Amino acid sequence: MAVGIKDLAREAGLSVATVSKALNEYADVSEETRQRVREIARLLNYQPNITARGLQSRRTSMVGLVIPTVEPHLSDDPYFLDLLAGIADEAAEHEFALLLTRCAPGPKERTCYQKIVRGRRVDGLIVVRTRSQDQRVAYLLEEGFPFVTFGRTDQGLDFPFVDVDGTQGVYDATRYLIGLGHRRIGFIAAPEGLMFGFHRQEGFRKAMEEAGLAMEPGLLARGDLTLQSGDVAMGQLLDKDPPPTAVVACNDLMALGAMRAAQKRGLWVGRDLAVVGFDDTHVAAHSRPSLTTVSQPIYDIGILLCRMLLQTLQGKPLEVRQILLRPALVIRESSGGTIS
Amino acid sequence: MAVGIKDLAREAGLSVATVSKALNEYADVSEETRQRVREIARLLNYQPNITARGLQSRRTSMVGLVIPTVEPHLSDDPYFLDLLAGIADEAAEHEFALLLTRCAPGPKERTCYQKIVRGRRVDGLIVVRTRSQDQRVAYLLEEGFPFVTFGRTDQGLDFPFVDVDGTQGVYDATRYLIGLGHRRIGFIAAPEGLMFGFHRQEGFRKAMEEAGLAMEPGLLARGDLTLQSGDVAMGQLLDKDPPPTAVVACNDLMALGAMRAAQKRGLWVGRDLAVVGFDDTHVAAHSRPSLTTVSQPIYDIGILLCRMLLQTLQGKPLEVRQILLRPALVIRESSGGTIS
DNA sequence: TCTTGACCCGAAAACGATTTCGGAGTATAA
DNA sequence: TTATACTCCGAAATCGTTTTCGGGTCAAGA
Repeated sequence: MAVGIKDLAREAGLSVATVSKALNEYADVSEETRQRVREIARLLNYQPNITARGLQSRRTSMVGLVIPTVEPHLSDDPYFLDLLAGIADEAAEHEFALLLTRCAPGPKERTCYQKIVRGRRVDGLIVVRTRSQDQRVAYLLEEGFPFVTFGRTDQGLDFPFVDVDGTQGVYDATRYLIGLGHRRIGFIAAPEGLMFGFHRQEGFRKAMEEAGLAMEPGLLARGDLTLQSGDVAMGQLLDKDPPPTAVVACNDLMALGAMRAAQKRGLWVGRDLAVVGFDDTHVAAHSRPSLTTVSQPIYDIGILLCRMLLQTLQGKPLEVRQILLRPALVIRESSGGTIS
Repeated sequence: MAVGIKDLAREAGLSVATVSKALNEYADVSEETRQRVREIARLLNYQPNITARGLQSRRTSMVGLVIPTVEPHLSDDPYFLDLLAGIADEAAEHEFALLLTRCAPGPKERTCYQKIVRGRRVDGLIVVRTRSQDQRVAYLLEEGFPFVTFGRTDQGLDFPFVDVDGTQGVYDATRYLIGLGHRRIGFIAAPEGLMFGFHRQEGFRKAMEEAGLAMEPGLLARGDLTLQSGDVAMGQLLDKDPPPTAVVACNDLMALGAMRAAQKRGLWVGRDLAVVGFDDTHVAAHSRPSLTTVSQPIYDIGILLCRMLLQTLQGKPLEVRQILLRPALVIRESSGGTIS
C-alpha cells in the first residue's frame, strides 16, 4: 500500500541512495537518472515518510503553538483564530505545519512544554499571551530552544518577539476621550500578570496623569477578559457616585459586556456614556452601537511571528529581533461625540 | 544537551533494550530495575524522542485538520475556533496533538492531502465543511486512511461522521417565521456545493412547501458566507416588489450583513423585517438587535469528532458511526414578534 | 601507456527509539 | 542429579529516510 523509497529503487533498478539523492537535488546524479526517478516517483505517487526523514534530519518541519487559555472554549479571544490563520498560512508557505495544543497556565504547563521541547516534537515554538514573569520564556531560553513570542515580558530577558504597543493604544484612546470632554473615566483591567493588560493599563494611567486627572481607585475595575466579566465590572463602576462618563476596557469582549450592563440600566451608550475597547475584533464593527476600539493587525502578526521563527530555524540571524507595532484607534459610535 | 535513551542506559549500567522495556511497562523487567530506571529518567528529565518512536511504532500521535477556507482570514467562521478547541482538548486528553494546515478547495487540495496521507504525517484526519461530491472523502476512503468528517456528503459513500441536521434547523426557523404571520420569506443561500448549505436550503424549501407558500426564485439570493455578501444579497432581496417581510440566512455572518443592509435602508429589523441566522456565533447574542438563530454545540462536536477518530485509531470499532445532531432554534430580537 | 580528474553510483552508517528472540541464571519438580 | 520452568537481561533487527565515503568508468592530457 504505502510506497517507500525502496519501491522506487527497485522499480528504477537503482540503489535507495541514488534515488534519495536524485529526489533531493544532489549534484552527483546524472540528469537522466534524475528525470527517470522523478517520473517513477510521480507515477507511484511517492511521498517521503515525514517521520523517517525527520529522524534522520533531526527536523520535524513543524512549529508549535500552545494556547494558554483557562477555560475550554477559546471564545474569549475571537482574534486567536486570525492569529492561527496567519501562522498556518506562513508556515504552509514554507512547507511547515502547525502543531496546536492547549494548556492552561499553571504547574502542568512546564510538563507540557518539556514534552514538546525534549521530545523534539517541533522545530520551534510560538509563545502567545506573555505574562509578567513568564516561566515558558525562561524555560525555553534555558533549553536553548528556538522560539518567538507575541508579547514582551518583565524579566529582563532577551528574546525575539512581536508586540503591539498597548500602552500607546490605550493612551491614544484615553486622550481621545479626554478631548471629548470626559473627566471621570473608568478602566476595566485584565487579570494581573498578563503583560498586555499591564501595558494597556499603563497607557491609561499615563494619559490621565498627563491630563491632571486623578485615577480614583474606585474607577478601576478588573475582569477576566470575558464578556460576562465586563458586564459585572461595568456594574461596579456605575454604582459609584458619581459614576464615570466614559469607560475604557482592556479588550473588546469586556467592552461589549460593559455596553450591555450600561444598556440594562437604561443608558444610551454613545450619548450618556462612552465605551472603548481594544483588539478590533470582528464583533466590534457590528455591535450596536458599533464599538470604538484599538486595532491591531492580528493576521499579519501571525505571519510575522512565523516568518521570524522560520528564519531563525534556517540559521539566519534576524535583522530585527524585536518588533513593536503601533496600533490604531478606530473611532465608531460607542464613544459618542463631544459631551457638554 | 538532549538526553537520549542511551544516556539512561549508560547511567543505569543497563542496555537500551532493558531501559526501554522498563519505561514501557514490559513484564520481563524486575521491579527493582524498573524503579531505578524511572528514577534516573526523572532526574535526567528524559523525554523520548517522538520522531524516533513514531518511526518504529508507525504512529505519530497526531490528528490532522485541514481548514478549507478560500480567503486567508478564517474570520468567515468564528465558530471554527470552538471546533478547534474541542478537538485539541480531546486530543490532549489522549496524549495526541493537533496538526493544523490550511488549504483552499481546488486542485492543490489533493496534493495537500497526499502529502499528509502518504507521508504519514498524522495518524488520522478530521475533514470539515464537506461538499456535495467531496474528493477528500473519496480519496481518504480509497487510501484506507482513518478519518471522520463534520458533515455528510452526497456521493453514497459510507464513512463515520458527525453532522448537524441543518434541514431540521432551518425548517424549525422557517416554520417559526410562518407562525408569526410571514408569507413572503427570503432565503440567503450558501455557495453551491457546500453540503451544509444544501441541507439548510432544503429545510427552507420543505417548510415553505408544507405551508403552501410558493418559493419565488426572486426571493432566493446567494452569498459566500461573509458579512459583506449578506449585505449585498439582502440588497437584492429588498429590491423586489414587494420585498420579503422575513429573511433566513444560511449563516450568522450573512444574517448580520443582511441586518446591516436593512438598517441602511431605514428598516427596523425585528419590527419591519425579521432576520434569522444559523450557527449561534458569539456575535449573534450581542448584535443589535440580537440575532435569532439556530444553535449547534460546536465545541462538543469537536470533542465528539476527535473521540470517534481516536477510537478508530485504537482499532476499536465505533458503536455509532454516524451521528446527526438536532440543532436548537434560539429566538432573540431580530425575528420580532407577530406581524399584522 | 599511464595518470588525472570528472562524473555517477552504491554500500553502509547513521538517526533514536521499540521489539524480537535467545541466553544466562536461579528455583522448582521429578 | 537432571530436567523443567521461570525470571531477567542484552544483542541485534527494525522502522524509512539521509548522508558520507569510497569505488568504478571513461575521456582527456602527458
